[in-house]
Amino acid sequence: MNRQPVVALIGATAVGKTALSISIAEKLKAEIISVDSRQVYRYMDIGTDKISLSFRREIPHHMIDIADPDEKFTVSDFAEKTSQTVRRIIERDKIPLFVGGTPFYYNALFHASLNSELPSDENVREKYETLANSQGAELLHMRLEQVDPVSAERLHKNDVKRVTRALEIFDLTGKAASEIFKTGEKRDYGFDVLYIGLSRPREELFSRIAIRLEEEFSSGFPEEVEWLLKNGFDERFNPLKGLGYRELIEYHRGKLKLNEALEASISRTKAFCRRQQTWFKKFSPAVWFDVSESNHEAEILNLIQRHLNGEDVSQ
RNA sequence: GGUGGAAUGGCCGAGUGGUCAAUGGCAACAGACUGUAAAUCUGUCGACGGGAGUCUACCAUGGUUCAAAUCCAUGUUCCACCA
Repeated sequence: MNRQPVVALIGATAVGKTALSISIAEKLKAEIISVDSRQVYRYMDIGTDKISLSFRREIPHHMIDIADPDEKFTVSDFAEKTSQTVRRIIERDKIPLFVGGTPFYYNALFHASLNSELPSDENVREKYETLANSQGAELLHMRLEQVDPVSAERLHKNDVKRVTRALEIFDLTGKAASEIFKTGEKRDYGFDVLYIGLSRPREELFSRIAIRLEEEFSSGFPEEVEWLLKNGFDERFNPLKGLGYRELIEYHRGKLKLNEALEASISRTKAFCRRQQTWFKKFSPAVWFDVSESNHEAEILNLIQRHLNGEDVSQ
């Protein structure tokens, strides 16, 4: 099978992906695919650091503003929709440029990590989460041990979400999730990705995170969350549990002062930044550039061209 | 000047004779990740050592005791109240 070469610009939050992506996309005449689990939602603009509309008129951006915050939108949706979008871009003789910081989504898109057939059912899920709440996480884990000991072994008993999901899969299919993972068919979208990683010393990353959040907090982020709440988009919906959103909801509910919400948001974003880096370490092939001194644009453009021409550039 | 209270590991903070290298939280660091992923979860966290363990630690000094972060004395600093 002939794999389609594509390029993804990765890196931790606030490293400077967006700025560079615009410049590169202009020179390459590329269209940008946002790989960002929160930018897919409408009305969540400031807190997700979404690119401005004026830029979006210059360069087409995909996978932004495609769902409402109370809508279910999953990795699977992302991967399916993105792969179709990319096919269309390529048919138009344009170049897709992946840009974003959601490692899990890259994993689904480029590493054939998802199984083809995996059902899900809100009701079953809710049933188990309720059970965990009333009877404790341990009980849930013990149940899993009975139907799917391999998954139970792998999953920590406190990880209620994953234990729930494993039980959900068993209920819906009658088969152990671990078994399906092992033997089932994977979704391979046929891409041959080259990751271009942008990095900075962590200290610098952390201070950029703080600066960015301070700016967002003083330029409309609290009001954005107020608007969302007023329109019924609250913490019941997962997107609103995101960085800054969760904290600003607590601010609007009077549980946190504004500066406390800011501090908490900064802390949680730093933790997220570390998690992203843990994922990215395993992404390959990848070429990393420290962009704290220079943005390495010329080198990056060159690498991209070569990879798209089918050369092996992963050194 | 008087009276009362407090000083604990990077920070906050529990501990009031042995089971204490010291609960917990934060920060920091490492990690897991199959349709919620900016979600969810785990581990490490005084120093040296692979480990058994050894050493240094709860403001300072001295003391009581088989044994002190915990008791006593003195000193230092801080807080509160009264002058």
